Amino acid sequence: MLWERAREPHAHRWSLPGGGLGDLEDVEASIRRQLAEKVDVRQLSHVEQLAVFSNPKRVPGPRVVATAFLGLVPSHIDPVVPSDTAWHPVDALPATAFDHEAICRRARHRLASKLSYTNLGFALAPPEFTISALRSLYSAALGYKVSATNLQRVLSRRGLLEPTGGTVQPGPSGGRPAALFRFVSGEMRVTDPFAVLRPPSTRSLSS
Amino acid sequence: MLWERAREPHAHRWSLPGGGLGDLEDVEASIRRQLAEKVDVRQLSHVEQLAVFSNPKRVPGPRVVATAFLGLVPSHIDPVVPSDTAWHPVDALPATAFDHEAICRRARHRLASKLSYTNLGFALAPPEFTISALRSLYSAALGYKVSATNLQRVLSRRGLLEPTGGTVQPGPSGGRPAALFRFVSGEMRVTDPFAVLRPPSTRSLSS
DNA sequence: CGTGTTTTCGCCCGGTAGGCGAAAACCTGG
DNA sequence: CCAGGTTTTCGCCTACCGGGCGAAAACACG
Repeated sequence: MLWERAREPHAHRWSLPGGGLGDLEDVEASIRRQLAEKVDVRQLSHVEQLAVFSNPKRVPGPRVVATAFLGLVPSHIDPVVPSDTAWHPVDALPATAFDHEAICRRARHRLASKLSYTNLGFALAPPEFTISALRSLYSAALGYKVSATNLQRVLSRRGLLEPTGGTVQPGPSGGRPAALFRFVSGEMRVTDPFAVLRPPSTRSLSS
Repeated sequence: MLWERAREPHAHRWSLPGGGLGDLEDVEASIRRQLAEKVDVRQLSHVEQLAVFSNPKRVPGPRVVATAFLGLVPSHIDPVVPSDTAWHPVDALPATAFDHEAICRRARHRLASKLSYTNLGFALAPPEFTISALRSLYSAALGYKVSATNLQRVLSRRGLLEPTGGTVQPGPSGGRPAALFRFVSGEMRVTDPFAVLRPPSTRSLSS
């Protein structure tokens, strides 16, 4: 989500929401406040630090050090944003201000990585969803097609997904009704131990 | 590596090296300068951002925002450090100043994670080493014993390790002479794709 | 009721971590 | 010079996981 700058520098270029750090808040409280005040986004399902961008010439004039964040909003939430603000696909960004394109790329990469070895999908998906809907979310976030078969199996085997029991009526073209699923946990946790050598007793849990 | 604070606040407690950001440098250049100037550590094999610590009350007095780094020095390098500075095992830290213990814990966790899914071991090991020496490094960094057998196999299969051809004379208690190995690459790269669903064509390389 | 469509399930394959024990290569003492 | 002890290295086996593929399930439509 970017907003179009009205003033110089970099007028008419698109910029990430953000702002100065208040005296009584830490950086995470600050970015939550900025998003709430400036673009009325409050329903963040996940917020995490990305990196500090501190090149002395990243913005004209006096030095500005930025702490960049990755913030996610579930797909069923569509916040009303101001008129100078709009959502853009990360694969087709408009002309951005400052180093904000690099920040977006970093965020995209972080998201893709964490989707793979954590349960972060919960932060993108609605409370209930079909596997094909989840497949669309994952494909969009990762940038390549994923197999619905494997998505179902891998996430289930890791204990992240559970069926709600409900189903969804098929569309006008027919087809078997899709089962509804939910994420077991609403907090991020690492699922793939990806450890060279695990602590002796630890075993990864199967479904 | 910590230095003992001489002055208030938190006199006689142990503190991470660091300092203010100069007008013409970014945060990484700054931490490299601080380490070189203050404790004469210049041979850093790896440096990466950890996180921003910005709690308004993390230090007494005016607000200080810190960008914490993880910096590694190979085991065969033993920089001479000032008299008020000393190395401490992360498992047995002395009384630390401010939030520096939390920073150390974060760094330890980051190191353990990256040792598992990247080739970051190259940043801890000397140019040549035996498997048992590498095992000691990994065990110390991870905090638990690892099997020399699997360490050899896993790192070799991932294409990270290669034999130099040389061997080391066994100690006075005998034993087969240990073969020497080196890391193939001296730059950090992710080895475990740990992707839920890989891009259709990508395959991980075997040895 | 048959055909087409979409989803779901089962089977099989290859690759990887990991355990375990045997073999290799050396030292020391008799 | 040989026997026993020590350390390292290698090979075999198992379990598990990602992944491909095709069959089966469940529905809409004519």
